[in-house]
Amino acid sequence: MPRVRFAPSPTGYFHVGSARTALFNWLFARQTGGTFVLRIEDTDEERNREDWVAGILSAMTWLHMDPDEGPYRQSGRRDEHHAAVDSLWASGSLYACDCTREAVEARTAGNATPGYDGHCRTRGIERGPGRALRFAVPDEGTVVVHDIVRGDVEFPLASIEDFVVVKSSGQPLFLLANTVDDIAMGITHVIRGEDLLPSTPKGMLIWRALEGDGVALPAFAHLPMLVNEQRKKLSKRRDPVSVESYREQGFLPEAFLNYLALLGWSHPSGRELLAVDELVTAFRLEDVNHSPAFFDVQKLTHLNGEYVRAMDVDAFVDACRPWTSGPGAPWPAERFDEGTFRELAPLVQERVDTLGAVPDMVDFVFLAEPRMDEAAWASVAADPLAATVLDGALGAYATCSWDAGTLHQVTAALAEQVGRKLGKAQAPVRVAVTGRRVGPPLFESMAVLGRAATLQRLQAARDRLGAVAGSEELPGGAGPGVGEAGALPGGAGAGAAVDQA
RNA sequence: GGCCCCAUCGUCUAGUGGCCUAGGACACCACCCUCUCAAGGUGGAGACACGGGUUCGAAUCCCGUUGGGGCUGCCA
Repeated sequence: MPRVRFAPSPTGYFHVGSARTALFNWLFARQTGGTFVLRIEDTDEERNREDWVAGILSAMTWLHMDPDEGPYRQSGRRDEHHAAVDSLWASGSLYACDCTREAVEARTAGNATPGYDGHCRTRGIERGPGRALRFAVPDEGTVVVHDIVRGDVEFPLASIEDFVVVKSSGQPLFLLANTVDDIAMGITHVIRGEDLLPSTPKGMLIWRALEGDGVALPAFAHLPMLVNEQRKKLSKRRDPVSVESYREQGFLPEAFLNYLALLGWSHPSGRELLAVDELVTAFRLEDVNHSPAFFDVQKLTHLNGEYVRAMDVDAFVDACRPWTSGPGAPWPAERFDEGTFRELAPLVQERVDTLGAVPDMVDFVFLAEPRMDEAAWASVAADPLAATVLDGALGAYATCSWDAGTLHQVTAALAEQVGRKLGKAQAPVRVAVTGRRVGPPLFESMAVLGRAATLQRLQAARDRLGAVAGSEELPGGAGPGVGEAGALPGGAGAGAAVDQA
């Protein structure tokens, strides 16, 4: 049975590239009936923090990629690492080195092949405090990495320097710990990022030195990098790479996983909307692409929208809780009512791509006053028929029965009166009631909001409009010509006065 | 500089010598639908980096060039 491992180094957040690597390991394990091992590579003390490890675990759980074994801590396996070092020392694979960085640089300055020059290889100095241990790499020959994704990759040994395996402080380094642990854990397939390809021959050298030349090495599969728009490896500095941040924006784990699977791989059918079990069934390491893939948030967002729209209403309402009921909600908790939200939910679901966009769609219901978008208001203030429409709505809505269908009819009649198509006629009402130019269908929105609040908001908007339009409009009636003439010159000054009131 | 990897529309990709006047998806544009916005529908623009081979035939195979990337740490 295959045994794969995902071996992240704790760096304070869960990188999307790591998530993709984890996913491909996980898919391979699930499909082959193998074991998915999680190993935390924290040999460097500075990377050994509990909360960072907890972050990785939590992100993996969110993505439904729970490990079958682990997490193991590399830091907890020091004894094994030191034992391996002793064994390598005993077999003559290692030598001690007391060169300073400066000395090496001075000696190798003009060399064609940079890196350590093997100065201490034949000096025969003993291991001890202050001395690093280097691996004696043969000068001639070739190491060939059998890579499932790329085929055979050859590395001339002459291009590989005598790399350090144990620091002068006595601490074993990544390459050694990583290899020793892979051996100990019986790893059969090493699936990781392409950035590790150049160090693979070094690991193979250690593996053979430890286990013997005849031993079977694991199969390797180096996955293409995830890059940004500049085609550079995704970096914490300039790119949004934290899985947690996508979770907070309201991406769904299933959608995120689906998108990640499409980076460097595709389903034979050509379909892109794929359930996890379809991924597990169809995934093949052999089919993984060779070239880097751009992490396209727009496409992720679209795919997420597909998942959001496909949810049943109850699941959607549930999933929205962190944004509607949590401390992050833009309204006071006591004003929120899930039953009310549920009425609007199907309409909202169709209009958002991420859950984080939900509050803006419904905040007009749960806020005492709608959050007025000033650009939207400006368009109402500039509309010569706005006052007429608002007055008409105020009159008609006061007595009609209160349901979306009736509101629709009544408003359509009003539109006909003012000589406009419904789409344009309803604009002032929408802005007055919801504070925005866009949102869920207006009549359903008002039906949910209720008559009292709707009328109150219409009146407030009408009052504000009256102040903006100035007194000229009132004696002259609501004729379009007069309103248009009055609105522009009176606008700025009167508007400022209202703001202070 | 050295070693290694990569190269199809802006992006993710299909394509494994003839089915390709290169297919799909995201994004973009137009139109339709429509109470706004979405969603949906229809249509459009848009790519085999370049040069040599091999072959009856090349996006597909080989070589070179160019371009991009990774690694080059007593980090992982």
